[in-house]
Amino acid sequence: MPELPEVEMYTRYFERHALRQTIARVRVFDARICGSRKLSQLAGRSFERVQRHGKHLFADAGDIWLHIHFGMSGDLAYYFDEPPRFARLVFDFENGAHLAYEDMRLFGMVDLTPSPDIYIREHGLGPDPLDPQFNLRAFRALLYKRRGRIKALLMSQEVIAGIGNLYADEALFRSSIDPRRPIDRLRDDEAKALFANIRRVLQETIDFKSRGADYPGRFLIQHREEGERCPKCAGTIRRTIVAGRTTYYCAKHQR
DNA sequence: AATATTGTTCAGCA
DNA sequence: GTGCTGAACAATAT
Repeated sequence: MPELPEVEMYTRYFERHALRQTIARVRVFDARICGSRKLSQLAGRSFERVQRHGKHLFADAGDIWLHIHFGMSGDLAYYFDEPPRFARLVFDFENGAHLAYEDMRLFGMVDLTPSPDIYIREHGLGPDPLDPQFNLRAFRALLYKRRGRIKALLMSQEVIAGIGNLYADEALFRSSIDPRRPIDRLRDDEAKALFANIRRVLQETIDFKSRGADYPGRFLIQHREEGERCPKCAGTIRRTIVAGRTTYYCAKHQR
């Protein structure tokens, strides 16, 4: 599930449930999701705050930070009794509560890092699109630095951190731009609209997810199937492959 | 049974 | 150097 809006949900969930509780023990059920640093050094500490950058979650544990990347199927579960089916790692708190990192497909990664800034720099992550510092000017500057297809740029984490297959399609759908369009063929007004729509799509998704609501019918995500009716212009939804990923778009209004 | 899946990385190639 | 493709990772659902 995890692109930027989903990781934002996990971050809020972590913040609501797992802060300021002393960690008694860290139990690793499957070491394949562990990074190189020993998570056992978290014992006796507590998480004091969490933050997100793109699809990455960071939790402050004193002079070291927990870092989680959720892969394709990562999730968090705070519980008191039974761990979830695909729990790969569990933090036991001294108050009897537990926080599980669950991940069916094992593509995620849990590790420690000295600080979010250092992690972001070392891994060359681009700006977070919801960061107020990320403005139209900054977006335009990124467009000039790259060639290729617009969808590939949106999904590239070194360019912008947090957009994946679904929300790239969604932002391009709303902007009436074909995902295969070469970056240098975007008009100025289209770049401006795309910038605004990236933020709108992500922020709107966070808003309705935080209310427990489902995607509105006007979202492409509700119509990701070959031959579906476009909810915007009554065109036909087509399926293709762009940047190696299954891509849906409206053959009529996305040009 | 075959196919698909919200991510990332890397080899090979143009 | 850049960008694209396909494969690999792994486990499930349809």
